[in-house]
Amino acid sequence: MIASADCARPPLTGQPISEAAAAGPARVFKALGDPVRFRLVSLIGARQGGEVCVCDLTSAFDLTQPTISHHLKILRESGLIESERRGTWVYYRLVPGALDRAAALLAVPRV
Amino acid sequence: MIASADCARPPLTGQPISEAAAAGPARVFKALGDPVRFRLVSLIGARQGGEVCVCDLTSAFDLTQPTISHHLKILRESGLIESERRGTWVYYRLVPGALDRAAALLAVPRV
DNA sequence: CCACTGAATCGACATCCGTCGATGAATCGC
DNA sequence: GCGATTCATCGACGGATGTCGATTCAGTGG
Repeated sequence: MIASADCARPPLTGQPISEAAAAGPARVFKALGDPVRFRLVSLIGARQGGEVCVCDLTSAFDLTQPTISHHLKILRESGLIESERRGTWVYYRLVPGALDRAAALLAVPRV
Repeated sequence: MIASADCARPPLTGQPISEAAAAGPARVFKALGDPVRFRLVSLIGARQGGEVCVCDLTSAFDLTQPTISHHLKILRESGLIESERRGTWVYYRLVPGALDRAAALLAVPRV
């Protein structure tokens, strides 16, 4: 009530977004906000067949296997990718529609 | 060269993304990856007229003015928003097309 | 010229985060 | 059952990050 009263602007249109509603999107974009993780998503998405085994992902970076595993976990917990174990190997793929839903969050309102 | 040879998968299609090319997108998504900053973008984008003065943004959060200013700076440096001073107040608006370009980065290749 | 208001910058601090080496769990082949 | 391989988890460490109070800068109006 201090400053905003003097600014005298029209009220915000629509419902801008609640504090709670921002947590989910922020989590997804935070997951994408690391160069390694963004490249991981790119590598997985670019693979024809849609599946990549961890060993291929690890070899694509100059990082240790635990570090890659850590980033994959964050991406998994954000809902962007999912994994499946087949025999010795674990395969990662994009969750269908997850990236599209994230992109839809960036649609500018009122345009 | 250790593990990837044994995995024997088809090569990645397209150009997945280089290490350098991931830095830019990661910077943008990192900026969006904070609940406060995501709400700031939402608040600015939802405002009809497209401009919001800092005082309104500050009053929308339970945070101090320097903290909001800090987040605005990060969003500005990521290229998502821009500011203009008019008299006593500073107005922020979305950079036209910036959110759309960010959303386009999430398009799944090969689909 | 000076007080006042709005906003950015600075310095400090606690916490989070990315990375590593070491270890553990799951699976396969022999 | 045993060793080898793939991947996840754990513990630790250094650097980045979000937040604050205090200060400084910019612009307005007496």
